[in-house]
Amino acid sequence: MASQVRHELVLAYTNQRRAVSVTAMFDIKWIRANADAFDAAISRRKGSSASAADLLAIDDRRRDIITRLNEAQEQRNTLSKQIGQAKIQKDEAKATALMAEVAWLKDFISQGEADERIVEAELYAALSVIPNLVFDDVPDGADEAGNAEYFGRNGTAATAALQRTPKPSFAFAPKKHYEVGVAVREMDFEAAAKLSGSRFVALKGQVARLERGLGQFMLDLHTTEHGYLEVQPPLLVRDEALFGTNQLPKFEADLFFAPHGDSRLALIPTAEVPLTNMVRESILSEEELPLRMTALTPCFRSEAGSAGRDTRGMLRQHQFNKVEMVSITTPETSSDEHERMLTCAEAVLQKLGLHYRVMNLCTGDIGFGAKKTYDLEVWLPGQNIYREISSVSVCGDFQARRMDARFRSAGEKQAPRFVHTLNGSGTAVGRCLIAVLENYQQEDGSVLVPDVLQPYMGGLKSIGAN
RNA sequence: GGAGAGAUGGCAGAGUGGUCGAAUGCACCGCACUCGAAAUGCGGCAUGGGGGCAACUUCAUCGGGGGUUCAAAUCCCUCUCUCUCCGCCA
Repeated sequence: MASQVRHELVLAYTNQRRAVSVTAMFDIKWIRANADAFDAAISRRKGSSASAADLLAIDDRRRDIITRLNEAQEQRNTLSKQIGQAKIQKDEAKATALMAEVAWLKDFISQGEADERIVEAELYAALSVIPNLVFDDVPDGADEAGNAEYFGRNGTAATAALQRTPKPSFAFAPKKHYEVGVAVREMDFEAAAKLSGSRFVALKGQVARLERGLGQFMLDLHTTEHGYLEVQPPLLVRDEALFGTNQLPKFEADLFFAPHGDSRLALIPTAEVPLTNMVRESILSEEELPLRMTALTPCFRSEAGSAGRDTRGMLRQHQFNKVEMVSITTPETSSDEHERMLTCAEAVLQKLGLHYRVMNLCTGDIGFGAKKTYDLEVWLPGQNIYREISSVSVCGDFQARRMDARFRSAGEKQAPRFVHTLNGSGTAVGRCLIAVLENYQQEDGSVLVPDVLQPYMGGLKSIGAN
Protein backbone atom coordinates (compact mmCIF):
# COMPACT_ATOMS: atom_id res chain seq x y z
CA MET A 1 0.00 0.00 0.00
CA ALA A 2 1.38 3.40 -0.95
CA SER A 3 2.51 5.32 2.08
CA GLN A 4 0.42 8.38 1.27
CA VAL A 5 -2.70 6.28 1.02
CA ARG A 6 -1.76 4.50 4.20
CA HIS A 7 -1.21 7.80 5.99
CA GLU A 8 -4.64 9.09 5.02
CA LEU A 9 -6.20 5.81 5.99
CA VAL A 10 -4.69 5.93 9.45
CA LEU A 11 -5.67 9.56 9.86
CA ALA A 12 -9.26 8.89 8.93
CA TYR A 13 -9.29 5.88 11.20
CA THR A 14 -7.88 7.53 14.29
CA ASN A 15 -9.92 10.70 13.95
CA GLN A 16 -13.18 8.85 13.65
CA ARG A 17 -15.14 8.25 16.76
CA ARG A 18 -15.68 4.55 16.47
CA ALA A 19 -18.55 2.87 18.25
CA VAL A 20 -17.15 -0.59 18.07
CA SER A 21 -13.78 -2.24 17.89
CA VAL A 22 -12.48 -3.04 14.46
CA THR A 23 -12.78 -6.77 14.93
CA ALA A 24 -16.38 -6.65 16.05
CA MET A 25 -17.52 -4.58 13.09
CA PHE A 26 -17.65 -7.54 10.78
CA ASP A 27 -17.09 -10.76 12.68
CA ILE A 28 -13.48 -11.53 11.75
CA LYS A 29 -13.46 -14.47 14.12
CA TRP A 30 -16.31 -15.99 12.20
CA ILE A 31 -14.46 -15.43 8.94
CA ARG A 32 -11.40 -17.12 10.41
CA ALA A 33 -13.40 -20.16 11.47
CA ASN A 34 -15.54 -20.29 8.32
CA ALA A 35 -13.31 -19.04 5.53
CA ASP A 36 -14.88 -21.20 2.84
CA ALA A 37 -18.40 -20.35 3.88
CA PHE A 38 -17.50 -16.67 3.82
CA ASP A 39 -16.04 -16.87 0.33
CA ALA A 40 -19.06 -18.79 -0.92
CA ALA A 41 -21.46 -16.30 0.64
CA ILE A 42 -19.65 -13.19 -0.50
CA SER A 43 -19.38 -14.47 -4.05
CA ARG A 44 -23.16 -14.32 -4.31
CA ARG A 45 -22.94 -10.59 -3.80
CA LYS A 46 -22.11 -8.39 -6.71
CA GLY A 47 -19.80 -5.47 -6.09
CA SER A 48 -17.53 -7.05 -3.52
CA SER A 49 -14.19 -8.65 -4.20
CA ALA A 50 -13.52 -9.48 -0.57
CA SER A 51 -11.87 -12.80 0.15
CA ALA A 52 -11.26 -14.54 3.41
CA ALA A 53 -7.62 -15.11 2.56
CA ASP A 54 -6.96 -11.39 2.04
CA LEU A 55 -8.78 -10.41 5.21
CA LEU A 56 -7.13 -13.08 7.31
CA ALA A 57 -3.70 -12.08 6.03
CA ILE A 58 -4.26 -8.60 7.41
CA ASP A 59 -5.64 -10.06 10.61
CA ASP A 60 -2.66 -12.39 11.03
CA ARG A 61 -0.32 -9.46 10.77
CA ARG A 62 -2.46 -7.59 13.24
CA ARG A 63 -2.40 -10.38 15.79
CA ASP A 64 1.32 -10.85 15.41
CA ILE A 65 1.93 -7.16 16.10
CA ILE A 66 -0.38 -7.23 19.10
CA THR A 67 1.28 -10.25 20.61
CA ARG A 68 4.74 -8.71 20.45
CA LEU A 69 3.44 -5.38 21.66
CA ASN A 70 1.68 -6.97 24.63
CA GLU A 71 4.83 -8.75 25.71
CA ALA A 72 6.78 -5.52 25.67
CA GLN A 73 4.04 -3.73 27.59
CA GLU A 74 4.00 -6.45 30.18
CA GLN A 75 7.74 -6.08 30.69
CA ARG A 76 7.42 -2.32 30.97
CA ASN A 77 4.57 -2.56 33.46
CA THR A 78 6.54 -4.95 35.66
CA LEU A 79 9.62 -2.75 35.67
CA SER A 80 7.57 0.40 36.24
CA LYS A 81 6.03 -1.10 39.32
CA GLN A 82 9.47 -1.97 40.61
CA ILE A 83 10.54 1.62 40.03
CA GLY A 84 7.55 2.74 42.05
CA GLN A 85 8.53 0.42 44.87
CA ALA A 86 12.11 1.64 44.83
CA LYS A 87 10.97 5.26 44.94
CA ILE A 88 8.74 4.56 47.91
CA GLN A 89 11.65 2.93 49.69
CA LYS A 90 13.80 5.95 48.82
CA ASP A 91 16.21 3.69 46.96
CA GLU A 92 17.09 6.21 44.24
CA ALA A 93 20.03 4.22 42.98
CA LYS A 94 17.89 1.19 42.30
CA ALA A 95 15.20 3.30 40.67
CA THR A 96 17.68 4.95 38.34
CA ALA A 97 19.12 1.59 37.37
CA LEU A 98 15.65 0.25 36.59
CA MET A 99 14.77 3.32 34.58
CA ALA A 100 17.81 2.78 32.42
CA GLU A 101 16.77 -0.79 31.94
CA VAL A 102 13.29 0.11 30.80
CA ALA A 103 14.33 2.97 28.55
CA TRP A 104 14.74 0.97 25.37
CA LEU A 105 11.23 -0.45 25.69
CA LYS A 106 9.77 2.99 25.23
CA ASP A 107 10.69 3.20 21.56
CA PHE A 108 9.79 -0.39 20.94
CA ILE A 109 6.34 0.12 22.37
CA SER A 110 5.57 3.35 20.57
CA GLN A 111 6.68 1.75 17.31
CA GLY A 112 4.47 -1.22 18.08
CA GLU A 113 1.52 1.03 18.80
CA ALA A 114 2.05 2.82 15.51
CA ASP A 115 2.20 -0.51 13.67
CA GLU A 116 -0.96 -1.66 15.39
CA ARG A 117 -2.76 1.49 14.36
CA ILE A 118 -1.78 1.06 10.75
CA VAL A 119 -2.82 -2.54 10.50
CA GLU A 120 -6.10 -1.89 12.28
CA ALA A 121 -6.82 0.93 9.89
CA GLU A 122 -6.20 -1.43 7.00
CA LEU A 123 -8.49 -4.04 8.46
CA TYR A 124 -11.10 -1.43 9.21
CA ALA A 125 -11.01 -0.11 5.67
CA ALA A 126 -11.36 -3.63 4.31
CA LEU A 127 -14.18 -4.71 6.62
CA SER A 128 -16.26 -1.56 6.39
CA VAL A 129 -16.99 -2.06 2.69
CA ILE A 130 -18.02 -5.71 2.90
CA PRO A 131 -21.75 -6.02 2.26
CA ASN A 132 -23.96 -8.08 4.50
CA LEU A 133 -24.24 -11.77 3.70
CA VAL A 134 -27.69 -12.72 2.49
CA PHE A 135 -29.99 -15.50 3.63
CA ASP A 136 -30.18 -18.73 1.68
CA ASP A 137 -33.71 -18.02 0.48
CA VAL A 138 -32.63 -14.86 -1.29
CA PRO A 139 -32.74 -15.64 -5.02
CA ASP A 140 -29.61 -15.26 -7.13
CA GLY A 141 -29.77 -12.71 -9.89
CA ALA A 142 -27.84 -9.94 -11.60
CA ASP A 143 -30.44 -7.19 -11.38
CA GLU A 144 -34.10 -6.51 -10.64
CA ALA A 145 -35.11 -9.01 -13.28
CA GLY A 146 -33.94 -11.71 -10.88
CA ASN A 147 -36.34 -10.72 -8.12
CA ALA A 148 -38.91 -13.35 -7.21
CA GLU A 149 -42.51 -12.58 -6.40
CA TYR A 150 -43.22 -13.48 -2.80
CA PHE A 151 -46.46 -15.16 -1.79
CA GLY A 152 -46.02 -15.45 1.95
CA ARG A 153 -44.12 -17.81 4.12
CA ASN A 154 -45.92 -20.95 3.07
CA GLY A 155 -46.17 -19.93 -0.52
CA THR A 156 -49.92 -19.70 -0.22
CA ALA A 157 -50.30 -15.95 0.10
CA ALA A 158 -53.16 -16.92 2.35
CA THR A 159 -54.58 -13.91 4.11
CA ALA A 160 -52.68 -11.05 2.61
CA ALA A 161 -53.60 -11.86 -0.97
CA LEU A 162 -57.31 -12.09 -0.16
CA GLN A 163 -57.26 -8.56 1.13
CA ARG A 164 -55.35 -7.23 -1.82
CA THR A 165 -57.17 -5.03 -4.24
CA PRO A 166 -57.21 -6.48 -7.75
CA LYS A 167 -55.62 -4.58 -10.58
CA PRO A 168 -58.08 -1.83 -11.54
CA SER A 169 -59.51 -1.45 -14.99
CA PHE A 170 -60.37 1.86 -16.65
CA ALA A 171 -63.02 2.81 -19.17
CA PHE A 172 -60.64 5.46 -20.47
CA ALA A 173 -56.89 5.66 -20.95
CA PRO A 174 -55.50 6.40 -17.49
CA LYS A 175 -53.07 9.32 -17.30
CA LYS A 176 -49.74 9.53 -15.62
CA HIS A 177 -49.89 11.24 -12.24
CA TYR A 178 -48.49 14.54 -13.50
CA GLU A 179 -51.10 14.57 -16.28
CA VAL A 180 -54.10 14.06 -14.02
CA GLY A 181 -56.23 17.20 -14.05
CA VAL A 182 -56.00 18.25 -10.43
CA ALA A 183 -52.29 17.43 -10.35
CA VAL A 184 -51.60 19.57 -13.40
CA ARG A 185 -52.85 22.55 -11.43
CA GLU A 186 -51.46 21.69 -8.01
CA MET A 187 -48.10 20.01 -8.65
CA ASP A 188 -45.88 22.95 -9.43
CA PHE A 189 -42.64 21.69 -10.89
CA GLU A 190 -41.82 24.98 -12.58
CA ALA A 191 -41.93 27.03 -9.40
CA ALA A 192 -39.90 24.42 -7.51
CA ALA A 193 -37.28 24.40 -10.28
CA LYS A 194 -36.84 28.14 -9.92
CA LEU A 195 -36.20 27.74 -6.21
CA SER A 196 -34.19 24.56 -6.15
CA GLY A 197 -33.56 23.13 -9.58
CA SER A 198 -34.74 19.86 -10.99
CA ARG A 199 -36.13 16.97 -8.97
CA PHE A 200 -38.11 19.20 -6.64
CA VAL A 201 -41.81 19.93 -6.55
CA ALA A 202 -44.16 22.27 -4.73
CA LEU A 203 -47.51 20.71 -3.93
CA LYS A 204 -50.44 23.05 -3.49
CA GLY A 205 -54.05 23.09 -2.44
CA GLN A 206 -55.88 19.80 -2.31
CA VAL A 207 -52.97 17.75 -3.58
CA ALA A 208 -50.80 19.16 -0.81
CA ARG A 209 -53.50 18.29 1.67
CA LEU A 210 -53.84 14.82 0.23
CA GLU A 211 -50.11 14.26 0.63
CA ARG A 212 -50.32 15.44 4.22
CA GLY A 213 -53.32 13.25 4.88
CA LEU A 214 -51.52 10.22 3.50
CA GLY A 215 -48.60 10.71 5.86
CA GLN A 216 -50.90 11.22 8.84
CA PHE A 217 -52.93 8.17 7.93
CA MET A 218 -49.87 5.92 7.73
CA LEU A 219 -48.38 7.21 10.94
CA ASP A 220 -51.67 6.78 12.78
CA LEU A 221 -52.04 3.26 11.44
CA HIS A 222 -48.63 2.13 12.65
CA THR A 223 -48.87 3.79 16.04
CA THR A 224 -52.42 2.71 16.89
CA GLU A 225 -52.76 -0.69 15.22
CA HIS A 226 -49.21 -1.97 14.78
CA GLY A 227 -47.64 -1.01 18.08
CA TYR A 228 -44.94 1.33 16.83
CA LEU A 229 -43.68 4.20 18.95
CA GLU A 230 -43.90 7.53 17.18
CA VAL A 231 -40.59 9.37 17.05
CA GLN A 232 -39.69 12.76 15.69
CA PRO A 233 -35.99 12.32 15.11
CA PRO A 234 -33.28 14.76 14.08
CA LEU A 235 -33.15 15.22 10.32
CA LEU A 236 -29.48 16.15 10.34
CA VAL A 237 -27.06 13.48 11.48
CA ARG A 238 -23.37 12.86 11.98
CA ASP A 239 -21.12 10.64 9.93
CA GLU A 240 -21.06 8.05 12.72
CA ALA A 241 -24.80 7.53 12.46
CA LEU A 242 -24.52 7.12 8.70
CA PHE A 243 -21.77 4.59 9.22
CA GLY A 244 -24.02 2.66 11.59
CA THR A 245 -26.72 2.23 8.98
CA ASN A 246 -24.13 1.69 6.26
CA GLN A 247 -24.67 4.74 4.08
CA LEU A 248 -20.99 5.44 4.83
CA PRO A 249 -18.35 4.88 3.76
CA LYS A 250 -19.55 3.52 0.42
CA PHE A 251 -22.52 5.66 -0.54
CA GLU A 252 -21.44 9.15 0.37
CA ALA A 253 -22.28 10.42 -3.13
CA ASP A 254 -25.99 9.81 -2.57
CA LEU A 255 -26.17 12.16 0.39
CA PHE A 256 -26.65 15.86 0.98
CA PHE A 257 -24.36 17.47 3.52
CA ALA A 258 -24.63 20.73 5.39
CA PRO A 259 -21.40 22.34 6.62
CA HIS A 260 -21.35 22.71 10.37
CA GLY A 261 -18.43 24.40 12.05
CA ASP A 262 -15.33 22.57 10.94
CA SER A 263 -17.40 19.48 10.31
CA ARG A 264 -20.62 18.61 8.54
CA LEU A 265 -24.01 17.09 9.09
CA ALA A 266 -25.93 15.01 6.59
CA LEU A 267 -29.58 15.43 5.73
CA ILE A 268 -31.11 12.05 6.36
CA PRO A 269 -31.75 9.98 3.22
CA THR A 270 -34.29 7.97 5.24
CA ALA A 271 -35.54 7.93 8.82
CA GLU A 272 -33.94 4.50 9.07
CA VAL A 273 -30.76 6.38 9.96
CA PRO A 274 -31.93 8.26 13.05
CA LEU A 275 -34.43 5.61 14.18
CA THR A 276 -31.97 2.72 14.03
CA ASN A 277 -29.20 4.77 15.59
CA MET A 278 -31.47 5.58 18.54
CA VAL A 279 -30.04 2.45 20.19
CA ARG A 280 -26.42 2.94 19.16
CA GLU A 281 -23.73 2.43 21.80
CA SER A 282 -26.18 1.07 24.31
CA ILE A 283 -27.00 -2.19 26.04
CA LEU A 284 -30.75 -2.82 26.13
CA SER A 285 -32.45 -5.29 28.38
CA GLU A 286 -34.28 -8.11 26.68
CA GLU A 287 -37.63 -6.99 28.10
CA GLU A 288 -37.42 -3.82 26.02
CA LEU A 289 -37.39 -5.87 22.83
CA PRO A 290 -38.80 -5.81 20.31
CA LEU A 291 -38.47 -2.05 20.15
CA ARG A 292 -40.67 -0.73 17.36
CA MET A 293 -40.36 2.87 16.21
CA THR A 294 -41.93 4.82 13.39
CA ALA A 295 -41.46 8.31 12.02
CA LEU A 296 -42.80 10.54 9.30
CA THR A 297 -39.91 12.57 7.95
CA PRO A 298 -38.64 14.28 4.85
CA CYS A 299 -35.87 12.34 3.14
CA PHE A 300 -33.09 13.88 1.08
CA ARG A 301 -31.25 12.07 -1.66
CA SER A 302 -28.73 13.43 -4.05
CA GLU A 303 -29.51 10.60 -6.49
CA ALA A 304 -26.04 10.90 -7.95
CA GLY A 305 -25.69 8.54 -10.85
CA SER A 306 -29.37 8.42 -11.67
CA ALA A 307 -29.31 11.31 -14.12
CA GLY A 308 -31.95 10.87 -16.76
CA ARG A 309 -33.98 8.32 -14.82
CA ASP A 310 -37.58 9.16 -14.02
CA THR A 311 -37.12 12.81 -14.81
CA ARG A 312 -40.79 13.52 -15.38
CA GLY A 313 -43.15 13.78 -12.45
CA MET A 314 -42.40 13.31 -8.79
CA LEU A 315 -41.33 9.70 -8.82
CA ARG A 316 -37.68 10.42 -8.10
CA GLN A 317 -37.11 13.58 -6.09
CA HIS A 318 -34.28 15.05 -4.09
CA GLN A 319 -36.75 15.52 -1.24
CA PHE A 320 -39.75 13.43 -0.31
CA ASN A 321 -41.72 12.40 2.74
CA LYS A 322 -41.66 8.87 4.00
CA VAL A 323 -43.07 6.93 6.93
CA GLU A 324 -40.41 4.58 8.21
CA MET A 325 -40.67 1.62 10.55
CA VAL A 326 -37.70 0.30 12.51
CA SER A 327 -37.61 -2.74 14.78
CA ILE A 328 -34.86 -3.70 17.19
CA THR A 329 -35.12 -7.38 18.12
CA THR A 330 -33.28 -10.35 19.52
CA PRO A 331 -31.48 -12.64 17.05
CA GLU A 332 -34.11 -15.30 17.62
CA THR A 333 -37.07 -13.17 16.58
CA SER A 334 -35.78 -11.04 13.72
CA SER A 335 -37.06 -13.24 10.90
CA ASP A 336 -40.57 -13.38 12.35
CA GLU A 337 -40.40 -9.63 12.83
CA HIS A 338 -39.49 -9.29 9.16
CA GLU A 339 -42.69 -11.04 8.10
CA ARG A 340 -44.65 -8.98 10.58
CA MET A 341 -43.20 -5.72 9.31
CA LEU A 342 -44.08 -6.73 5.78
CA THR A 343 -47.72 -7.11 6.76
CA CYS A 344 -47.61 -3.68 8.43
CA ALA A 345 -46.46 -2.12 5.18
CA GLU A 346 -48.99 -4.14 3.19
CA ALA A 347 -51.77 -2.93 5.46
CA VAL A 348 -51.21 0.62 4.23
CA LEU A 349 -51.80 -0.35 0.62
CA GLN A 350 -54.67 -2.67 1.47
CA LYS A 351 -56.51 0.02 3.40
CA LEU A 352 -55.92 2.51 0.61
CA GLY A 353 -57.28 0.00 -1.89
CA LEU A 354 -54.13 0.03 -3.99
CA HIS A 355 -53.08 -2.98 -6.03
CA TYR A 356 -49.55 -4.21 -5.42
CA ARG A 357 -47.22 -7.18 -5.44
CA VAL A 358 -44.42 -8.28 -3.12
CA MET A 359 -40.95 -9.11 -4.42
CA ASN A 360 -38.15 -10.99 -2.71
CA LEU A 361 -35.12 -9.06 -3.91
CA CYS A 362 -32.37 -11.06 -5.55
CA THR A 363 -28.67 -10.88 -4.74
CA GLY A 364 -28.06 -8.34 -7.49
CA ASP A 365 -30.74 -5.91 -6.34
CA ILE A 366 -30.67 -6.16 -2.55
CA GLY A 367 -29.16 -3.35 -0.50
CA PHE A 368 -25.69 -3.31 1.04
CA GLY A 369 -26.77 -3.89 4.64
CA ALA A 370 -29.65 -6.32 4.19
CA LYS A 371 -29.79 -10.07 4.70
CA LYS A 372 -33.15 -10.18 2.94
CA THR A 373 -35.47 -7.55 1.51
CA TYR A 374 -39.10 -7.51 0.43
CA ASP A 375 -40.14 -4.74 -1.91
CA LEU A 376 -43.77 -3.68 -2.19
CA GLU A 377 -44.49 -2.62 -5.72
CA VAL A 378 -47.65 -0.62 -6.25
CA TRP A 379 -49.53 -0.67 -9.52
CA LEU A 380 -49.37 2.58 -11.48
CA PRO A 381 -51.99 2.36 -14.24
CA GLY A 382 -50.90 5.61 -15.89
CA GLN A 383 -47.47 4.18 -16.55
CA ASN A 384 -48.68 0.61 -16.78
CA ILE A 385 -46.01 -0.70 -14.41
CA TYR A 386 -45.39 -1.81 -10.84
CA ARG A 387 -43.20 0.65 -8.94
CA GLU A 388 -41.40 0.22 -5.63
CA ILE A 389 -43.26 1.99 -2.85
CA SER A 390 -41.83 0.21 0.16
CA SER A 391 -38.76 -1.79 1.01
CA VAL A 392 -38.67 -4.01 4.10
CA SER A 393 -35.30 -5.37 5.18
CA VAL A 394 -33.86 -7.52 7.91
CA CYS A 395 -30.22 -6.72 8.61
CA GLY A 396 -29.28 -9.29 11.25
CA ASP A 397 -26.52 -7.92 13.44
CA PHE A 398 -24.81 -6.08 10.58
CA GLN A 399 -25.87 -2.59 11.64
CA ALA A 400 -25.80 -3.46 15.33
CA ARG A 401 -22.12 -4.27 15.01
CA ARG A 402 -21.45 -0.97 13.28
CA MET A 403 -23.37 0.89 15.99
CA ASP A 404 -22.36 -1.25 18.96
CA ALA A 405 -25.97 -1.88 19.92
CA ARG A 406 -26.40 -4.85 22.22
CA PHE A 407 -28.85 -6.36 24.68
CA ARG A 408 -28.55 -8.39 27.82
CA SER A 409 -30.73 -11.42 28.41
CA ALA A 410 -32.72 -11.40 31.61
CA GLY A 411 -31.18 -13.50 34.35
CA GLU A 412 -28.64 -15.20 32.15
CA LYS A 413 -25.10 -14.37 33.06
CA GLN A 414 -23.75 -14.21 29.58
CA ALA A 415 -22.06 -11.40 27.76
CA PRO A 416 -24.35 -8.95 25.97
CA ARG A 417 -25.18 -9.94 22.43
CA PHE A 418 -25.73 -7.75 19.40
CA VAL A 419 -29.33 -6.90 18.64
CA HIS A 420 -30.86 -7.43 15.22
CA THR A 421 -32.24 -4.49 13.27
CA LEU A 422 -34.98 -4.22 10.68
CA ASN A 423 -36.29 -1.33 8.69
CA GLY A 424 -39.13 -0.84 6.28
CA SER A 425 -40.98 1.97 4.62
CA GLY A 426 -44.59 2.13 5.48
CA THR A 427 -44.68 3.73 2.95
CA ALA A 428 -43.02 6.36 0.76
CA VAL A 429 -45.61 9.13 0.93
CA GLY A 430 -44.71 10.87 -2.32
CA ARG A 431 -44.94 7.68 -4.33
CA CYS A 432 -48.12 6.74 -2.54
CA LEU A 433 -49.60 10.07 -3.61
CA ILE A 434 -48.69 9.18 -7.17
CA ALA A 435 -50.40 5.83 -6.78
CA VAL A 436 -53.57 7.39 -5.41
CA LEU A 437 -53.68 9.97 -8.17
CA GLU A 438 -53.23 7.39 -10.90
CA ASN A 439 -55.49 4.71 -9.44
CA TYR A 440 -58.33 6.98 -8.30
CA GLN A 441 -58.34 9.35 -11.27
CA GLN A 442 -61.61 10.02 -13.06
CA GLU A 443 -62.11 10.78 -16.71
CA ASP A 444 -62.89 14.42 -15.92
CA GLY A 445 -59.51 14.94 -14.27
CA SER A 446 -60.79 14.77 -10.71
CA VAL A 447 -59.58 12.19 -8.20
CA LEU A 448 -61.69 10.22 -5.73
CA VAL A 449 -60.46 10.27 -2.15
CA PRO A 450 -59.98 6.76 -0.71
CA ASP A 451 -62.36 6.09 2.20
CA VAL A 452 -59.64 5.94 4.84
CA LEU A 453 -58.28 9.33 3.79
CA GLN A 454 -61.57 11.20 3.87
CA PRO A 455 -61.32 12.00 7.59
CA TYR A 456 -58.00 13.65 6.84
CA MET A 457 -59.56 15.66 4.02
CA GLY A 458 -62.37 17.18 6.03
CA GLY A 459 -64.77 14.60 4.64
CA LEU A 460 -64.07 15.37 0.98
CA LYS A 461 -64.96 12.46 -1.29
CA SER A 462 -63.15 13.78 -4.31
CA ILE A 463 -60.75 16.55 -5.25
CA GLY A 464 -60.29 18.66 -8.33
CA ALA A 465 -63.86 18.37 -9.55
CA ASN A 466 -64.74 21.96 -10.29
C1' G B 1 -22.10 33.99 20.04
C1' G B 2 -19.54 35.11 25.23
C1' A B 3 -18.12 33.28 30.42
C1' G B 4 -17.71 29.25 33.70
C1' A B 5 -18.36 24.06 35.75
C1' G B 6 -18.41 19.06 34.75
C1' A B 7 -18.14 13.70 32.25
C1' U B 8 -15.30 7.60 36.76
C1' G B 9 -18.30 0.42 36.50
C1' G B 10 -26.03 -1.03 35.65
C1' C B 11 -26.92 3.50 39.05
C1' A B 12 -24.94 6.79 42.92
C1' G B 13 -20.22 8.34 44.28
C1' A B 14 -14.61 8.37 46.28
C1' G B 15 -10.06 8.81 44.17
C1' U B 16 -4.95 14.94 41.75
C1' G B 17 1.46 10.89 39.16
C1' G B 18 3.54 4.77 41.48
C1' U B 19 0.77 -2.61 43.26
C1' C B 20 -6.05 1.74 41.07
C1' G B 21 -9.39 -1.94 36.86
C1' A B 22 -10.50 1.47 40.45
C1' A B 23 -12.96 2.47 47.75
C1' U B 24 -17.95 2.69 49.47
C1' G B 25 -23.31 2.41 48.93
C1' C B 26 -27.45 0.74 45.93
C1' A B 27 -29.10 -2.68 42.29
C1' C B 28 -28.29 -7.64 40.44
C1' C B 29 -26.76 -13.15 40.87
C1' G B 30 -25.38 -17.50 44.05
C1' C B 31 -25.10 -19.66 48.92
C1' A B 32 -26.39 -19.77 54.25
C1' C B 33 -30.27 -18.77 57.87
C1' U B 34 -36.14 -19.31 57.25
C1' C B 35 -42.08 -23.30 56.55
C1' G B 36 -41.69 -19.13 53.03
C1' A B 37 -40.46 -14.00 52.74
C1' A B 38 -38.09 -9.79 54.85
C1' A B 39 -33.82 -8.65 57.55
C1' U B 40 -28.87 -10.43 58.20
C1' G B 41 -24.20 -12.94 56.90
C1' C B 42 -20.71 -14.93 53.12
C1' G B 43 -19.28 -14.92 48.07
C1' G B 44 -19.76 -13.15 43.07
C1' C B 45 -20.79 -9.23 39.66
C1' A B 46 -17.39 -4.22 33.51
C1' U B 47 -15.98 -4.30 28.24
C1' G B 48 -12.78 -5.44 24.27
C1' G B 49 -8.22 -7.71 22.34
C1' G B 50 -3.84 -11.37 22.33
C1' G B 51 -1.94 -16.39 23.87
C1' G B 52 -3.83 -21.37 25.54
C1' C B 53 -7.72 -27.68 24.33
C1' A B 54 -8.52 -25.92 29.13
C1' A B 55 -7.50 -24.21 33.97
C1' C B 56 -5.51 -19.82 33.23
C1' U B 57 -2.66 -15.75 31.70
C1' U B 58 -1.63 -11.09 29.57
C1' C B 59 -2.66 -6.20 27.22
C1' A B 60 -5.93 -2.10 26.71
C1' U B 61 -10.04 0.78 28.48
C1' C B 62 -12.09 5.94 34.26
C1' G B 63 -16.63 10.58 27.66
C1' G B 64 -13.50 10.07 22.34
C1' G B 65 -8.61 11.02 20.17
C1' G B 66 -3.53 12.70 20.67
C1' G B 67 0.68 13.94 23.94
C1' U B 68 4.23 14.30 28.47
C1' U B 69 6.46 10.34 31.79
C1' C B 70 10.05 4.58 33.50
C1' A B 71 4.78 4.99 35.23
C1' A B 72 -1.58 8.75 33.90
C1' A B 73 -8.45 8.20 36.26
C1' U B 74 -4.86 11.92 38.11
C1' C B 75 -0.60 16.59 34.08
C1' C B 76 -1.00 18.99 28.81
C1' C B 77 -3.65 19.61 23.90
C1' U B 78 -8.01 18.67 21.17
C1' C B 79 -12.96 16.93 20.06
C1' U B 80 -17.88 15.51 21.76
C1' C B 81 -21.65 15.90 25.24
C1' U B 82 -24.09 17.83 29.83
C1' C B 83 -25.10 21.83 33.30
C1' U B 84 -25.16 27.28 34.98
C1' C B 85 -25.10 32.54 33.68
C1' C B 86 -25.25 36.45 29.68
C1' G B 87 -26.69 37.64 24.56
C1' C B 88 -29.77 36.24 20.35
C1' C B 89 -33.91 33.53 18.54
C1' A B 90 -38.87 30.08 16.34
